[in-house]
Amino acid sequence: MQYNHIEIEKKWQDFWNKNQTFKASNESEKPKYYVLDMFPYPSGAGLHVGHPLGYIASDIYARYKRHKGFNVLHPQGYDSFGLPAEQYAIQTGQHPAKTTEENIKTYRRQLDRIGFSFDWSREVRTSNPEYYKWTQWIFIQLFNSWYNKDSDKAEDIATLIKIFKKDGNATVNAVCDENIKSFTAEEWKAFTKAEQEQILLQYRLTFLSDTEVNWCPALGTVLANDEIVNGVSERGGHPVVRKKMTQWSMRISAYAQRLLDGLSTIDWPQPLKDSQTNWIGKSVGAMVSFEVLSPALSEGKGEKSDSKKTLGYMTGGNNSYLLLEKAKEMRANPTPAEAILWKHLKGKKLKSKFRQQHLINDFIVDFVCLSKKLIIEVDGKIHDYQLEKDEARTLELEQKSGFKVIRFKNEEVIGDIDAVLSKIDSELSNQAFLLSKLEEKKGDNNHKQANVTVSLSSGKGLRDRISVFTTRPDTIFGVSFMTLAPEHELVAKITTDAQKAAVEAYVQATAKRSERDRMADVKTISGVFTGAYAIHPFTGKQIPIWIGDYVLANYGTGAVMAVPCGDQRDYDFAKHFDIEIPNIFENVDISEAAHTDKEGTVIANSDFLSGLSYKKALKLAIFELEKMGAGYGKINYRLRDAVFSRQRYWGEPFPVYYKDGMPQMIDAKHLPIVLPEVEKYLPTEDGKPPLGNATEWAWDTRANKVVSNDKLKNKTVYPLELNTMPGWAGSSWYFNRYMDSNNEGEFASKEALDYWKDVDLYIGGSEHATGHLLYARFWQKFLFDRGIVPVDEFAKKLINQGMILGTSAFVYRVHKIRCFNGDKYIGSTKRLSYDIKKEIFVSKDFDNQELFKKKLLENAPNTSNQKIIDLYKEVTENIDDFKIEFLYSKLHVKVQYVNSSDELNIEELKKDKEFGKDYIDAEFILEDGVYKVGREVEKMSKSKLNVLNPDEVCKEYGADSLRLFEMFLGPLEQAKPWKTSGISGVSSFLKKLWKLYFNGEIFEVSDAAPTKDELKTLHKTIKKVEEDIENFSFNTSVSTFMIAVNELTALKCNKRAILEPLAILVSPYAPHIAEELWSLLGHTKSIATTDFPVFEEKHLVESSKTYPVSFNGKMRFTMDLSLDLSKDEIEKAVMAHEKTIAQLAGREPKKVIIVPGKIINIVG
RNA sequence: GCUCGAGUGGCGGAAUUGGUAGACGCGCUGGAUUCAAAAUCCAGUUCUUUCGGGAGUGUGGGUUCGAUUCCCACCUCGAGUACCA
Repeated sequence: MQYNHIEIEKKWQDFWNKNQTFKASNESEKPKYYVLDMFPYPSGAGLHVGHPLGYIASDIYARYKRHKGFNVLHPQGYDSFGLPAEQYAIQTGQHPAKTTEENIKTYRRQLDRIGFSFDWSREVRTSNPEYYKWTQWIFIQLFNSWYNKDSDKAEDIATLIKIFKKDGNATVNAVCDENIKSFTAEEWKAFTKAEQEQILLQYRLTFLSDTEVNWCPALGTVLANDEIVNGVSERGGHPVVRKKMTQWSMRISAYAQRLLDGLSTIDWPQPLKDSQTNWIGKSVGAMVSFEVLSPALSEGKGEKSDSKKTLGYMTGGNNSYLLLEKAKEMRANPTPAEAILWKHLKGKKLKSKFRQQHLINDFIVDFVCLSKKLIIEVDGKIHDYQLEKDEARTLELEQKSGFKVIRFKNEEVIGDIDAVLSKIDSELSNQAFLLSKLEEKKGDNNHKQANVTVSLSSGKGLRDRISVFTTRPDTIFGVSFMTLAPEHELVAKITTDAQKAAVEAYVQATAKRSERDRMADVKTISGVFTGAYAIHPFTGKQIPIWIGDYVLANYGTGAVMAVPCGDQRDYDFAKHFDIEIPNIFENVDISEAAHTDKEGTVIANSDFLSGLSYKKALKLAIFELEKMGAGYGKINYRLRDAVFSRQRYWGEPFPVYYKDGMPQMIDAKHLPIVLPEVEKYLPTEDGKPPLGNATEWAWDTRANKVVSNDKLKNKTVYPLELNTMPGWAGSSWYFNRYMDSNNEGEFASKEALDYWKDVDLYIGGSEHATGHLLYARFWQKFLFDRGIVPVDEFAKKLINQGMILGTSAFVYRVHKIRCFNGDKYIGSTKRLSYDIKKEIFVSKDFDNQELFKKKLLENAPNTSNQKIIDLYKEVTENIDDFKIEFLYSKLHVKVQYVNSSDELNIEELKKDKEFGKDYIDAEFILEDGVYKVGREVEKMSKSKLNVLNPDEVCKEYGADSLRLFEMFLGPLEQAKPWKTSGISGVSSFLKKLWKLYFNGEIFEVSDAAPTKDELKTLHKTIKKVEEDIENFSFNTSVSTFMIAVNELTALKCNKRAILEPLAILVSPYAPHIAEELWSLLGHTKSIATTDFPVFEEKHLVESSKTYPVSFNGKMRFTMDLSLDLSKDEIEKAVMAHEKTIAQLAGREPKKVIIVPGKIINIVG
């Protein structure tokens, strides 16, 4: 009987389906085993042969575990919400539910055809209301929870309210929004309901907030960081911009540390763990706070008191460096008149503080009262370099900077100091009045006025502070400047007048640059000095504050303390702008680059830190900072809270309505809130998400149901949330649902959750490393905290299957033929593809000059291409020795039309529905009678025409062949190219296997006792296959089967005692043929749960060994020796061997190494 | 740049704690069968060779009786990630 894969596979697929062979029970005596695949998004294109790779591996494992006596849960379903269906809906108007349904049908048909042992009775679809009901329910749980850092877990929000009522929020140690105002219990009780809600929202694990989001205008939605690749959307490649929107967010940052810690408890691939670790981005260091010297715009205006010594007196402009030196010099050498006036001004006799020889923008003024904006100039001494500018400078100072300038002559000061002082006094009070007027005006937000006074406002009690996060507080004495992100809120506040223009220009230029530009351009160093200075907390030194786009606004505090000697970016920046680079490392050369090593580095020039190692200095620096209140130790995470709103239609609706602008959860018992029908799937005209198109989308709090928007005027009807949930919502918990997927009353029953607990083996692609797999871990930990699930990691072991690559095929279209006479170019056809109707394709290796010519000569007379005919005439008639060069372009061609020898089936290609017409008139220049295509390994994709449908493979070779071949290609985790030609190997293996059980056309197995050799082959195979499956080394066990079948064929073995266990061994890999043989062997039940054959060592025991005999480690020959021999006996036998004597050629061996049962090595 | 992974015939790949490098399969070559083809079966297939042998797992060193395997340095390719302070 012939092996007929089509009949057999259909038969057994129907059998499994009818008998529910793989239905898992939630109650069993057997130990449980849960094997899961990352569920697919059902795309319209269906499966290609690359997709089932992981499914085949997990299916083999699941089937193996059933043979090994486990109760196996192996479910499958669909992640059926998603963008493609919605995009399709936008284009065609078809409801996404409809296209999704159709796509799922295709997927199911394709999956069934490969013979997977899925328990389809547990299928889930994230877009089913019965499923997303529970996604909504989890959202409510998150909303009703806060993260208590003291217990280090999520707790019910009620426990927080209890604390608020008792103690206010002072004692609460929670993960929450920044800048929360503190309140007492009394204050809490006095708050309105809305105020309380507002506060609670700052603590909830899912919360509304105005977030800077990645807005993709082309898709009309917000994207998560992991949905953006190189600054454009992952799907479609559309540009993405930053935008502020009110969004639901998930406080995943609360779990940063636990997500990190959990990684060490799970058996996941190291690269995947690494990328999660990287994504969470933990860094240990310190927050350091620097005082800013420049006065602040927003505070202290109009204050009378300027007595504090903490005045912002740094009012210099661009040339401050130069002028400051000059000013110092002039202060030290006053004219007599200046000296007299200073004596009267400095003691605050006029109740206002004056400064002498002070820098205002780019001018040095003699005396100034900053608080009253009064400048006093004493003429007479010639400021040679600025004399001619006096008029201009008065104008500048008065009009631009808002100062009043009064001048006295030397004689006035010396002659009548009292009159001078009285004049100054009256001007001071005038100024005070004017300034207070100005202050009132500024209430109208007059920006221009604000600018005028920006750097010149009076002092105030509190200075601005810049907080920075650093991982290297040990290098604090190496700080020589600070850099703020251009978007930093203090930038506008501290920038001096003179620097205003430059800073603003820079900030604007940065804002205009897209994220993409900024990322692509890492090398350009840019920045601007703000004119402001900060004070070093330890040395008190003034540190210039710069802005630069190498500092990111949304990381840390958006500011850095720059330590150029210890950080390469700071170093580059300092070099570029010629900023000081103090060296604070012992015996380290920093003339070429920063010294970034930590280990083994000793700190120097750093006061109390000098001489300490990195580790000690780090601790001491933090200790000292904490002592003086200038900083504290801190752990920072890169992980941001996850934005959870999408402006899309095809996703889970939120169970949320808005009452007085505050979000309200709908009671769980009214779930699911079903996605409403809309006419259009696009955003509304006023920019609301697609759900804004729904006419029935309001919540009636009395009837507890969704009602028409018309009823919104009713007091008890409120608008529903218009956003939907992101793609990862449904996939973050589906593995739990499979445990009890038909439960209508619960997320999953406690019994089911306690029985199945977690996924034992999870297989899927590595592209989910920082998306699905991080969010799912987050939700699992949350559900664990709230006592809903019994374990806090959902998957014990995870394997990333590698991609199957396609082997693209190319044809070479000639677009030009160039002719040479010797080396001399004599002409070419011009752009053939435009000139002629007939395209010309040359075979891949058709580069033989003689053949070229011959072909040209043969073909030219027949071609309709006039250019070729002309050229042909020219060269054949006039030139004896001509050379030809073909210029061609490479075109993808469907791999279906290429056979295993890379030969193109031109006839079939011409009949192709899609592309046939492009080739119908084409002329193919063959080599040796065939057209050979070029081949290249590329990612399997529709556009590269290298996609193979598993249906076609199943039809031609069978599902069992497909399964074996996918495994045989190479290690599961590795990327490997698909070459259909290779499948004949596994296909003929199956035929050989089949033949073992047959004598010609008749099924015939013998009950005779097996021979020693037969048993040896069987048990060798059992051992190897078992080891391989346990190690997920599926490719090698396919080889093992082949070896076994080859050996048994050679032994002409047809013994039941061998062939029965062999069928079981093969069954996880090739289940259809195994079932068929099993039933032919007389069994009436499925092979699926038959016990796996037991390996017996005794069948492998040998009496002799073929020893490899090596000389200096190189194997030269082998010899058979009994395993009973002692070392000495072996040595004697080896030394007596004629080849040994020949090898040694008379030399005496220095040493003979003998490892009994292994090797013999002769050294000498 | 950083992190991780990988380099073995014409190709996919195999090789246990360091112990016969190239299993198994594809492809190729020759042969058998056939009117012929497909299918099937048999033999060969790392390179080199004076047919004794010699060389050989990205390169160069090292450890060892013995290295594809362990260590060091470098080169190449792939994946992820990126001004992360």
